[in-house]
Amino acid sequence: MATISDVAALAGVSTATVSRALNGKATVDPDLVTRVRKAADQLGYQPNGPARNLRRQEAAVVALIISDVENPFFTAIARGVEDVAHEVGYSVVLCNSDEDASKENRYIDIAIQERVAGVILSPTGTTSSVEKLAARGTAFVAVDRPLPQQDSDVVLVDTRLAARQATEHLIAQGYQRIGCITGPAGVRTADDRLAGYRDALKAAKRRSSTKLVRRTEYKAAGAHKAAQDVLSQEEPPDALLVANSAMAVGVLQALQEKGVRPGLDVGMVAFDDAPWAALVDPPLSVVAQPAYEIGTVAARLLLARITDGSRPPTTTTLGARLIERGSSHRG
Amino acid sequence: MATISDVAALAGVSTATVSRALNGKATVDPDLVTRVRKAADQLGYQPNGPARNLRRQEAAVVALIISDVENPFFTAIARGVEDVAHEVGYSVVLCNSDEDASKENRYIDIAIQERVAGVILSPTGTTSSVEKLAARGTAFVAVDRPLPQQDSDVVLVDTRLAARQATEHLIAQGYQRIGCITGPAGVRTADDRLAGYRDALKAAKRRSSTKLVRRTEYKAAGAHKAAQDVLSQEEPPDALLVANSAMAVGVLQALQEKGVRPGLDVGMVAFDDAPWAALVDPPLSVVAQPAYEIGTVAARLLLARITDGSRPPTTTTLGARLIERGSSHRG
DNA sequence: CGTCGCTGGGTAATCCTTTACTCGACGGCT
DNA sequence: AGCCGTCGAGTAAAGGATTACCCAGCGACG
Repeated sequence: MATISDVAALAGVSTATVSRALNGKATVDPDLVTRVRKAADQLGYQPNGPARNLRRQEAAVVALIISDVENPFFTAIARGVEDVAHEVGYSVVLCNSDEDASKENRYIDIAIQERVAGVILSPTGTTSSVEKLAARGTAFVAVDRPLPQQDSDVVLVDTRLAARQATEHLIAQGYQRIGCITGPAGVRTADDRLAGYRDALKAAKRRSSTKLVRRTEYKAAGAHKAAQDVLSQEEPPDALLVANSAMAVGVLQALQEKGVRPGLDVGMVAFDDAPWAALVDPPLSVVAQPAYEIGTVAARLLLARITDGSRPPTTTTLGARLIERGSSHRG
Repeated sequence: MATISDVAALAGVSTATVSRALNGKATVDPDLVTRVRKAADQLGYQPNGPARNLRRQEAAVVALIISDVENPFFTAIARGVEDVAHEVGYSVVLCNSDEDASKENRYIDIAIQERVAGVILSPTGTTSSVEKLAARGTAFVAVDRPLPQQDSDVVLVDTRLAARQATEHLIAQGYQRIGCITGPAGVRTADDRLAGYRDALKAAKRRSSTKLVRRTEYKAAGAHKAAQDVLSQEEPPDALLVANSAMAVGVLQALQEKGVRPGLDVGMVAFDDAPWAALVDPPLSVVAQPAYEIGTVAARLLLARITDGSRPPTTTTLGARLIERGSSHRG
């Protein structure tokens, strides 16, 4: 594979000049630049990334560590990050932590080893792995969930408020026994959604019962079981707040199997405005989170931090929007 | 940041020994290994990836270049690739080409520059960028779509046959004017699905009319317009074959807006068994593609090619499965 | 007892770029 | 005319890990 010295030899200049020419430094004679360009093309020269990164002590790459590639919420974030990063010449690599602290940890190690310029991640909760980034001085920003103690840039959604509003909406629609199916304890967004749900019940002077709450993995299968379980009790809920769209799939499936009609028999609001939400019957009421915007904001914060590591940490909280559709309207 | 010589100094050995110890070479005294390990821990030593890759001339990374992170079909592939790659210590980085040849090209350049061990990609069609990989001797395998001339490992789905079977199913159900909404011309899967559709019509001695066919981006928006358009003709189709799940969303939306009931008024089969397919009313008949398996097979082929670059190229064709649900049954 | 072979570990070359430093040449100013 | 400043380009060091090569020491065997 051609190296910079091959190019230098062919163009009849020194490697330093080749480097300067190809990197667009101003101090090179235009004639030489074209000569170097031509030589590089002719040889099919591709700079050696590792060598460059070794010398530069940093790669023009940002790592995005998300907890589930199959979750549209996170892929929308990814798109936001990409769009911003590409504008300024950074590449984005996606890593899938699967909500697993050890995988997250592994990816963080890799990010450090490869000397990426920055990391954006949705932390699984264990603070330890993130501390490494802080210790190395690698720029990072957390999305979707705050970090326990680390003070760094964070981009959040006011999910507690959104959950509260969604629950209040269900109350206003006349549902009496409202249940909640949310993610695992310890996952901040899951906790917050539950808290918002309870806020609403309390404000409405309703007693909240643990019998109406189920916690499970943020996946369809878990939610399916949870819904079956919560609905087959003595006094089942007549409405459900569901914490993400994958779970909504499981819940709707369970309702279908039980022959219970969403909206009429059981009201429902789910988080995340999946593309299919309006297509089910009745259309699903949802809490739409600004996922793409989370990505763009996070990327901009990261870039700012890369250029100035001493910026004071900021917390950005974006709002979510309740979209009322048929599944939360009686009759 | 601690380097290997810091570790060597602290452990009282040479850098060579540290390297050997940390990389698990057999020729190191166990005592020294533990001493080195302890020193490395104490310093929080993380090997410098670029330096290592520079020396090794290769990074233990495989790049996965897909055309749409937001398409569940591709994310399922990603998961398959990851699961296999991780088993043998490779990391996977995801790149989003957006069905755009120039982005694909850019990511391929990056992959070459960073000296990744191999590349898995769903080619956008232009062969040129892939030739670079071949020229460099970087291992790669194509998924979902074959490469025009390059002979390399390929993992495909027999999508033409699947489209034919889906269409035959619609014919058998008594639909008379069957239409097809597929992806852009030139995208192999889109062409194949159309070809399979025509195969079925021809076998049934039906005349196929271009009036019933629409081609557009593989996205909801395009399909939405296409469906509106095809349905508002003089003689609209009474059934549709739709080429992927994002498009299905757009089509269902259009049907809804027109007040046309899927199944009863217009039969429908779509590619990709999205999690929500069974939840719409009526449940959507689909062609389920073995996406996860595509990923695992591709990853295994890639690993084989990384270890032995001279293997003869193979083509693996996986079958798809028609899942009949309500949307393709009259009455 | 001497020598050979083997093993474990150190020395130093190597991977390829970037860039600080240096040097020569040229133009302008006194 | 001589000197200085500037600009462009070359030389060589640095970045950190891996590994080919070499050497010391020890056991075994003749």
